[in-house]
Amino acid sequence: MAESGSTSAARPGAENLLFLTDDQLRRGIEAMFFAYRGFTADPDRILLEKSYGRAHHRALHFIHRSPATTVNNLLDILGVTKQSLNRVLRTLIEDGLVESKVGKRDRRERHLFLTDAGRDLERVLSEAQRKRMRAAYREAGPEAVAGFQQVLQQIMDPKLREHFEQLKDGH
Amino acid sequence: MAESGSTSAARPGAENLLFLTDDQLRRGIEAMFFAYRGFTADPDRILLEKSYGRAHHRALHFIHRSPATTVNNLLDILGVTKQSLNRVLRTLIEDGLVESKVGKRDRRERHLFLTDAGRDLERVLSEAQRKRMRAAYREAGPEAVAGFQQVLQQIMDPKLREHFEQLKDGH
DNA sequence: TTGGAAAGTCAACAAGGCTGACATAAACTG
DNA sequence: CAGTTTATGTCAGCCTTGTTGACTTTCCAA
Repeated sequence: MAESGSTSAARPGAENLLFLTDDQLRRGIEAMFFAYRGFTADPDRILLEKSYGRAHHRALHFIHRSPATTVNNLLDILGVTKQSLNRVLRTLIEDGLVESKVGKRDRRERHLFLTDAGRDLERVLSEAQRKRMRAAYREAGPEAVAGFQQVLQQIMDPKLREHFEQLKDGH
Repeated sequence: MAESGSTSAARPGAENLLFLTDDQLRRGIEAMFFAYRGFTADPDRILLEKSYGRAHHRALHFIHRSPATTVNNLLDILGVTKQSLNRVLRTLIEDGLVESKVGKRDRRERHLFLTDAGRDLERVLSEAQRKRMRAAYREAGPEAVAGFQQVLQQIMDPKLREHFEQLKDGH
């Protein structure tokens, strides 16, 4: 009777709803704010040296994840305008980090790839970011990490959650 | 024997280190990226209507949390330059959302407060953000939420973690 | 009384968002 | 085949929010 068919482990019975107080929610909000700063801090430092920004990092990351992705697909994932993305892609292509190839089936499309140099930079950036995440995961332990992932997925917009799910398993 | 005195539940024995693979870390990184977009989406929409930005939201939030905070303290928490913060504070003061009072003990300091109008806007913004977090928490359940908080705390820079801890309990 | 901290201001600049308009090539459709 | 839609790129201009550097005012404390 108290069981309302929730998708996950949530049981909104009368027992234990203290984790839904405004105070708990505020802590979560502040934790997201402070943690995101840490999350981007290490790559940001490296990017600064190379005169790139966070936008370049995001492009490199998702091209690395989904080689041969199209510009439109990247626009969808990143949620910016094509003008914004184009500015970033242009510099990455000029600097020889990204390659753009005309589509075979549909020659209007451009498929994006990392060059060797692009892969090198992507590796440095993502390793810096992974290092912090690895330390955090190790400290918190596997069960905390599972909860971390669950909550983050629920915070996402449904449309972005789809992109996330697609990236989840291999590619 | 496998117990190495870690501060938390992590037991880096041979059993179960699969949560530390690069692939798991990548998923965490992408989850942070997508979730942060959702996290800011609702307040951003409201701010757009009022011609404010995220920087205004952050200032309102932390002045609300710590009434009578000084500009310097706020700079420390927000991690921006005083010129950047000053621009935001000036518009908030001009618009009658924030009040700045000269310090009594140290008259160089300015103590910041929300006006009634400031509190109103802060409430609208934070309630929009809490709504999404509440739904996410409810879906994920209390244990997931605990893990979520643990991992986020570990991702923070130590200095920011101190600020976070101070805000944790009342104020 | 003097040094330095706290705060504010001005100017200039950059990254990275945005809109709108327009161009081109390719693909699709009737 | 003509017309429309799609994918991409580009130009121009604007906004927010970050930055640095220089300078002033206030005023506490040694």
